[in-house]
Amino acid sequence: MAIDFVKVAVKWQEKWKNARAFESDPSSSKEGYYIQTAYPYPSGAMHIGHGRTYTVPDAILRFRRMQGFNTLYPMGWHVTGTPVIAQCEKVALKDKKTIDIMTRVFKIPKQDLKMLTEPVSFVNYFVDKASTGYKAGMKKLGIGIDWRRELKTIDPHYSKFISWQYNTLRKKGLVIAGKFPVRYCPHDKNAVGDHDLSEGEGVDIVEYMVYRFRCGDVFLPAATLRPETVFGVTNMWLNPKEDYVVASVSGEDWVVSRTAAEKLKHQHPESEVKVKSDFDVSKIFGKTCRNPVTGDEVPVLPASFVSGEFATGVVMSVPAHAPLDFMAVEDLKKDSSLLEKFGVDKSVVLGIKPVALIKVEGYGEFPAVDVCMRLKVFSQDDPRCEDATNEIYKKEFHTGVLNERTGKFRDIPVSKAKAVLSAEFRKENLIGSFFELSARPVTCRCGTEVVVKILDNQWFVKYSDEKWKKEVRDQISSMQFVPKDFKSSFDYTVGWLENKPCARQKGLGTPIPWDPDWIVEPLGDSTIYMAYFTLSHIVKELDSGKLDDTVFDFVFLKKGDAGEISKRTSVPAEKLLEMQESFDYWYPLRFNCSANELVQNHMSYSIFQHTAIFPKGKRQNGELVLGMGLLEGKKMSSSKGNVILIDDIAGSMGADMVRFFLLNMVEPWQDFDWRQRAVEKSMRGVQAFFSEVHEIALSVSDAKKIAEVDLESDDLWILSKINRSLKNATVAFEAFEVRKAIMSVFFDMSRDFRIYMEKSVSRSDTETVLAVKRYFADVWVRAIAPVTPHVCEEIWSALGNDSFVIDAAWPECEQGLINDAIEKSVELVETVISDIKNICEITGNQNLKKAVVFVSQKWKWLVVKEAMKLTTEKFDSGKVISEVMKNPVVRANGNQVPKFVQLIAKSIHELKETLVEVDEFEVLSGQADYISEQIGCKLIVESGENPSFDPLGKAKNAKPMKPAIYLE
RNA sequence: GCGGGGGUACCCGAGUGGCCAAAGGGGUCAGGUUCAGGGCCUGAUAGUUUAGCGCUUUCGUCGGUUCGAAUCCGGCCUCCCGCACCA
Repeated sequence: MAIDFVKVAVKWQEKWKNARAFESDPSSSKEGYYIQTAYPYPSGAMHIGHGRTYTVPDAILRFRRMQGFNTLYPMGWHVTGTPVIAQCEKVALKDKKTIDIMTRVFKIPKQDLKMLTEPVSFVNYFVDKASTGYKAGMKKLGIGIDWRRELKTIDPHYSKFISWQYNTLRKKGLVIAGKFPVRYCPHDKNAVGDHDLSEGEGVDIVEYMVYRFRCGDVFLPAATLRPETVFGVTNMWLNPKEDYVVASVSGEDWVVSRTAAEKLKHQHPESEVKVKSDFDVSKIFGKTCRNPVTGDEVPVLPASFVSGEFATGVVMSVPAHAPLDFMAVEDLKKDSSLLEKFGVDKSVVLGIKPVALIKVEGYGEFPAVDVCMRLKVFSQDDPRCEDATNEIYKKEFHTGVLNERTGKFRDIPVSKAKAVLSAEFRKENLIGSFFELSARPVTCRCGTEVVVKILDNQWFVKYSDEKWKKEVRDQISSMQFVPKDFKSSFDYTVGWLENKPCARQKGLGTPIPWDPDWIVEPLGDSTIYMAYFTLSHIVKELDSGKLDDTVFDFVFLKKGDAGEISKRTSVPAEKLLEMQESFDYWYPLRFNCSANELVQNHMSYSIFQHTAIFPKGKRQNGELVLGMGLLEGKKMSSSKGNVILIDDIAGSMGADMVRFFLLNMVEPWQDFDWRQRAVEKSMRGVQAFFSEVHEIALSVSDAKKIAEVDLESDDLWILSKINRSLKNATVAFEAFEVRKAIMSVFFDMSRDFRIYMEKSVSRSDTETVLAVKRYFADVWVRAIAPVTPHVCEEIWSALGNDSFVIDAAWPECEQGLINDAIEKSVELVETVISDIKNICEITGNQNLKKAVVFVSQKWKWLVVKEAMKLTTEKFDSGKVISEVMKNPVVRANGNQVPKFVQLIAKSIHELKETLVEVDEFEVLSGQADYISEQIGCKLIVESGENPSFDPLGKAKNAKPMKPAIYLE
């Protein structure tokens, strides 16, 4: 009778629940094994992509549990953050697309939509109420979670924990205040990420350096990406066609473009930026301004290439190294009408000579001049000017060195100049910053153009701290990464990670304890929660108002005295101790699992913060990086409806089949592609085998043990095969190679078992075969139980067991039952059969009358064995021949030896690894009946030495493990 | 640009030094299952050749290491992913 996989799943989930099978507590007799998977952000329904994320650790934990570990798998809900808020707003506004996704894709009944207009209610709905939600989904997949420990990140207890976390970091100097440039929407009054944009995703913020050139009582703030060029300034450029204003910035009057003034308003939080007046640009041409670094007085001149849209609209001219500047000067020299218009004497321009500050291999003193000549650039409006600029900038950046003009900076490579100069000049307040978007337009979803804003008093986690980074690197080097290539990704992330803002002003979450206007942002409150899970079920019974930092200091860091803390907080001392012990028992975390896209943030922050807060040995030992999911070759996407919900698929296929295919498609860290048709096609076969084993289980529950019966060679063979597969599976599971483990247990073992069943059909009711079947069912059901636990419980109980299979011992490989000779013998028999069948087919011989096989001559075996012994690296045929000839048996066939040695030369290395000596004559004779049956005629086995019947002289072709064949 | 991972037959994909002309699936073709269709089953799916063999060509590309390379090394072409305030 076929098994109903859906019913079986429900049945056993209920039984586990009643038995509290997954409630894990510290134990003195068992070692703890704790894995955590990134808790989900429940903003919608759970689909198979999420399903895989939680099924992989579940299977690993079930395996470890059977190995005798005390396993822990807790789960929580990461609900802090803004996406839910955005969703609620959209539902409230009855946004068509959102409503469509909610009702059609997530299958939310229309009358429930009103619960989705408020963030907390929204979250609760998808966690607890929706049948398509996460909790329901995890339960339907049979994920073994200790639900007592469930939490939401807005729980008051959890908030106390986060407060403790940030207070602790701050005490260590790892949370600091500072300024930070962000992309910002002036309309929404909020920082915007890529997902908030309607165009301009991926556009960076670039920092221009600003030098303030004094000109009378105003300043000309020249913006540049190359601060070193301040040493080569010959004049200043403004564009007479642009609109300039006088703006008050930090107590100074700056002449900037009108656009720039607007941008500056967002960039100087310390003082208000105000436009004081329009500025008549024509009056300034011909006047001079003072270079703040060199002290030179340089003239202000008009140029058409200057744009008010970029940076300040004020540009310093460096004709030696900037083609545009050089051409603009040349343009003025050629045509002085513009100068005349502004009453500037031509001699001012004629007096401008380029000033060099960089030496570059392959160019003359003035690289910009060289390249303009070579590329035949004729004016600042010439498009080739851009090519010239690109060439010079690249060349100078990579190979240029500052010259003596730069004084103490000489010999510094240009590539390092920016960092060195800006650090130096900043100290002397000679230089400032102007932030600009690297490309445009960048538009918010609301339609407003995005600007750069400096956030003041922003709180940062100081990931740039070198001492901290060093500790993290040490920590990483002690950790295990699956797959192991990801270690380099983590190392790399540690390298580039800089200070990370950890607070924001909008959204759900925990307030920064010392600055409650700010809320800990969502990447900041999900880094060490794994530690909290070890005691969340205990702490949630306490009054959250009583929890303070000393409680957590005691619990996690063993600081303070339980009695004293208890007295002050009225948290019972035994609870404090229980929590401390619990953390102590479960930590370090064995593995933290998450998707590969989170390596460079969540997972890295988690390592950083564990390292900062917890002592060595109480952090995490490993990271498992999971791959992403595709559906029918395309990215899964709720908004496109390209998802399969766990609710649906578990209901139609049953939990075990979903689990089986999620785990079997690819290894955990690889991206998987769910193809429904392929799954359905192969599912039948998979289900059939489970049903078959179930039948067997029912029929063999009182069979004898294999030790109590006489075993024939076929029996020994299958026992050997079973144990070999088991060995492979154990190794694979330990390495997180779940797919490999399934291949070994399910495919290899079941294929071998089917062969065995076929071969033993004539004696299928003997007590020996029944004992073997029982042995197989007993081992197999336990070995596949981590993958398909529900159906395995069914089979396990059919075998007459009263306890759960999830609590059964992992079937260890019985090394003594692995038998190379037996396996080789069977291989030999199968080779002979398939060879004979092959020949018949090719020759069209439908009616085989006689089959004779000639096993290899003894001397050939001797030669092969000797050759294997002599060959360590290189095959030396001469040496082999002379050596084997010493043996009289071989010498008797001396004339054939050289040819044979040549023949085996090719395959000696492969033979070496696989050859096990078997008595071919005996094996084939013993199996002659079986072979005869398979090929449909009588089989005669002859020795290769002196065959009694060999009309075509085939016997001499026999090789070890490859008998010669004669057919009639 | 920086960093990570890839490119395997008609397609998807396994495969990390020799049992590899290369698993598995899909597709296609042929045959069967005696109404059609579906489903299911069997076989074929680089070429040539053959009494199981063998040979030739093939794993992005060009070279290298090796007795031996899809697998190791180097260059090149090319695709995907991440690069921060976003969960």
